Order: sequence, then C-alpha cells, then structure tokens
Amino acid sequence: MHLVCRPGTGRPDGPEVLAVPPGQDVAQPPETFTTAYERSSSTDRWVWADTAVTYRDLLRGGHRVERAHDLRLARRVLRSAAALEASTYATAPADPWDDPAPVASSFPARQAETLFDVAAPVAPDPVEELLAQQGAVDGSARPGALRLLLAAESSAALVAAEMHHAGLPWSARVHDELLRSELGPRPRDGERPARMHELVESVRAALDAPSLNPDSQPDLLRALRYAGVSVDSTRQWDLERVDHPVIGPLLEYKRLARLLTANGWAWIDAWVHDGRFRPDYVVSGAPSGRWATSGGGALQLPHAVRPAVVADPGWTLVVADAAQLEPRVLAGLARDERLATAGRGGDIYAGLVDQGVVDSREHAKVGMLGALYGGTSGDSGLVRPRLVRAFPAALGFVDAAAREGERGRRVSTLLGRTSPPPSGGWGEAQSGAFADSATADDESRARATGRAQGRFTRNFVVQGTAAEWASCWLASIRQRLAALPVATDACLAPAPFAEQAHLVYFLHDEVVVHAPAGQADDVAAILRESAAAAGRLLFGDLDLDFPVTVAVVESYARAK
DNA sequence: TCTCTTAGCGCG
DNA sequence: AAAGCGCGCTAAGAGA
Repeated sequence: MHLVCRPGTGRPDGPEVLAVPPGQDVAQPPETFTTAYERSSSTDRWVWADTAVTYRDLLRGGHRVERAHDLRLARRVLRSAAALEASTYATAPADPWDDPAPVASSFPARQAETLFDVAAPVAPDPVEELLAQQGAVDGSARPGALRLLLAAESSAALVAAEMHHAGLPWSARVHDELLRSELGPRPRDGERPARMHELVESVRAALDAPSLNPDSQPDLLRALRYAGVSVDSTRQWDLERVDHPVIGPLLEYKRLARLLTANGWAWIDAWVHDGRFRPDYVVSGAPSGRWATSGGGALQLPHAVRPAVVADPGWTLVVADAAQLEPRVLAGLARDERLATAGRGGDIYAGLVDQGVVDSREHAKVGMLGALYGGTSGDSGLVRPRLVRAFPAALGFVDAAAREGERGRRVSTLLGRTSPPPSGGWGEAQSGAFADSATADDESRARATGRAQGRFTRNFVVQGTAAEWASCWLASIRQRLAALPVATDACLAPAPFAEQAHLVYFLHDEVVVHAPAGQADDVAAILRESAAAAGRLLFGDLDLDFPVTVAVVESYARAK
C-alpha cells in the first residue's frame, strides 16, 4: 500500500493521507495522519514530496516509518534517466515538481515549532505524480534497476532525516579544550588568538614586513617574493618545498587560521546544541548521487576536531569504512573477474601486488585512482599500462565512459542514474573548433573541454554506482538496527532513538552508529552483513567482496 | 552596503 | 606542455 501524504492543508494533526492500494490508480478517501499511521504496517510505503520536510516533522512527533518514496528525488532521477529518454514523462515541460526541494528548516534558524507546522509549497497532486512515476518506470527500458534505485534513494533520504533528528554526539567541552590547547584562550570576536598572534609576529619578522596581514593572499605573495622566496602561490603544497625561515611559522599560522575560521568557537556556537551537531544532509546533492550537506561543513569534518565526537555515557560509536569501495564497484560494473579476485578477502591494492600486477601498494593505489579520475601524469601514468594489461575489462569500461563524455554524450550508472549533459561551454568550444575562423587556440580549448567532460563521465559511472552501493548499505543498516532490542540505558538522542542504536554520520563510504555499549558487537556484525547484502543486491551473480573495517570507539578520532 | 568570484583548504 | 573526480566553507577582493 502506498500512503500518500498531502501536506499544507492546515490540519493540526499532521498531513492528510491518501492510501493507494497496489495496482490501483485511484486513492481511497483521505484520512488523518494519526489514523493512517496506526493502521499502517511495515510493508506500506509512505509517499511524500520531500522527506526532509515531512519526515522531519513526523520524527519530531516521535514517529518512525519503515519505507518511503520521495517524489521529488525520484522525479529528478527519472526525468534525466537515459532509460526514459523520449518518454512523455521525461519530455514534459518543467512544472513545480521540478523546483528544488524546499530548504529544510535548519537547526539554528528554526527552533522547535509546532508539530507539523511546515511551510510546504503548494504542490500539485502527489497521487497523480506517484502514478505518473510508476507508469514511467514500468514503461522504461530498465524498470527493475530504476525501482531499486528509487527505493534506495528514498531509504537514504529517511536515513538523512533520522541522522539530522538524532544528531552527531558532540562534546563542546572537548572541542573547547582542543581549541584552547592549539590557539590559547578564546579571544574577543575579531581578535587573533594568542598563539596566532605570536606566529604573525614571527612571519612579519622573517619577511621584514612589519604590518603584513598573512590572511591577504596577494599581500602575502608580494611579501614572500620581496623577501626572495620564489613561490607560485601561497598554497601549503608550494610553500612546503621552499627552504626559508618564514615557512615554519607561516604554515603553522595557516593551519591554526583554518582551524579557527572553519571549526573554531564560532562554529560551536552556531552548530552544537544539546550535545549534538545537526547538519542538513542533501541526499544526492551531487550529480553522481553522492550526498551533499549544507551548513556546518559536515562533509569536511577535519580529523583535528573529531576528538569532540564522543559517545554518550554507556553508549559507544561503531565506525565502519567500506575498504577501497570504488575499485570494487568498478570490478562489478565491468564484470572484471580478475579485479574481483584481487579484492577478495582483503585489501584490493595488496591484491594487485600479490597478483604481480604492480610492485607496491602505493603504485597500485595511485594507478587505480588515476584510472578512476582520468589522471595520466606521474606514477599513475606509468602504472596505467600494467593495469590495462591485467584488467582489460575494468580499464576498458572507464575508458569507454570517458570516450562517451568526450563526444558530449551522457553515461549511466549501474542502476540507471544518468549524467547531466555537458554545459553550454562545452558545445560552444566544440563548434568553435569547427568554424572556418577556428584558431589553434579554439581547437586546443575544444580538446581541453572535451577531455574534462571525459574525466567527468569516466568518474561518474564509478562514483555514481558507489553511491548506489552506499545507499543500499545504509538502507540495510537502518533496517537491521531498528530490529535490535531496546537499550536499558537511554542516550541523549530524542525519541524514537533514545533507546535504540542509530546512524549518526555518513560520508560517502563510511558510517558511524551510536549504540549501547553492550551492542557494539551486534552492530559491527550488522555493518558487515549490510555491506555484503548491498553487494549482492547490485552485483548478485558476481563473487565480489565488500570488506568493511570496523572500529568500536568512544571518540570518532580513534577510528583511524 | 551588498553580491559575486577567487584562492585556499578540508573531507571522501 | 600539461592535463585526476566530487563536495562546502571562509576570507579577501572586486564590482555594482
């Protein structure tokens, strides 16, 4: 049964719910949310325009759902899918369903308001859109794959809403101690902390530039050159290769400046409340289907501040990382048996060395990453021929994706997510190179943009399929965690997670679960089993391993 | 004063 | 000759 939520009708007890029985194309009379929720079973699928809006409010009321279908996410996938090319669903003119998802109420901006008080946009009929999507999928070239993709994507959206609701356990006290030990006491706003102040003086003295502001890139570059330091930029990577007394204090200053501005006291004030960090996750915010985040820089939590991620008393963090996910996904996509074999059981890069393909793990890694990203320089270029010989299927697969991109064509992931067409600049560059007036410059620009698009599509198929694997992994973890017994000691997370192990963080190929300490082993098993399950779901008939490294820790910093 | 771009850096 | 993918955030500087 599909339970379609229609928000914004002003009902005090939540969205209006219209049930659509399987195989039917008409909804039953509307019910209140409460009635529908009480009657629902775990096999029903909740349908709504935006998970980040509707489910977030359901969670505030303590309600959890098992399955969902996010109409806006699904629409975006389907309208751009090559498998639906030329369908009426894909070619219809844009309407409000194509608008970006409404900005979810972010934590600092909006404190707890009345339950279900959602400023949802006035959307067209969600039942109609659901039926249109089902029809489009049924009539598409790849109905099974797309159905799995939409289910996985919607599950991921549930996870994102739940992680925001539960929050990442964050100790402002530990974070503050860490900042003090690096920077000195918290200064007044706009002032440099003591340690940074000392370093500025050292830099100024070393460059003989008494009033230099090291935060100004142009001024710093000028001062460096004036002092005889020949660098192309003020980048850390460039500075590190120079031997001059200013380099030490300058690099240290830049490190501390970064810590202060990106994750300093102001960040704590803005983002940590009630012992939790709650970023807004944007499911499939990247074209490849990877998540993005908005606010707080949750995608870039520096290792330096991870000591502040601390489990609640009596609880623990179970951190899992899918080892070398992308090469494994490539093995599956390309059905490359030998690459699958290299990854069986353990480290895939070590497997390459064992098979005699390359002479070191480091070469295996840069060579493989070069193949995935389209790198040709340095060691990656040197190793490439060996990989081509050893894994013709895998290398052939990404090379073919690159050729498609170079010709301006789109490519698709395993489950049918299709890459966006090249930007306008691409077409202009290509046609410019063929014009009568074309210069050598025009031609080289056309080649450069073509290759850039090739690198994008080359990486898209792998990164996008890896994101699909990760969504399946998350969905399976979520389902299995919910089946664990409730904890005897509650943690500080709000209902429905106070007594239930729950996901608190996800980063492309890594997850963190907050769990009662006594369940750590069960959770670790769940994380491994779920990885295997995701692998079977995507590459069922292939003997392909997805090993997971698991760490049970009190603090995220200790995970690796 | 506000908005936009750039350089730089963090994460995978 | 050089050429690796994706993301967000901050401060400075440029431009309106």
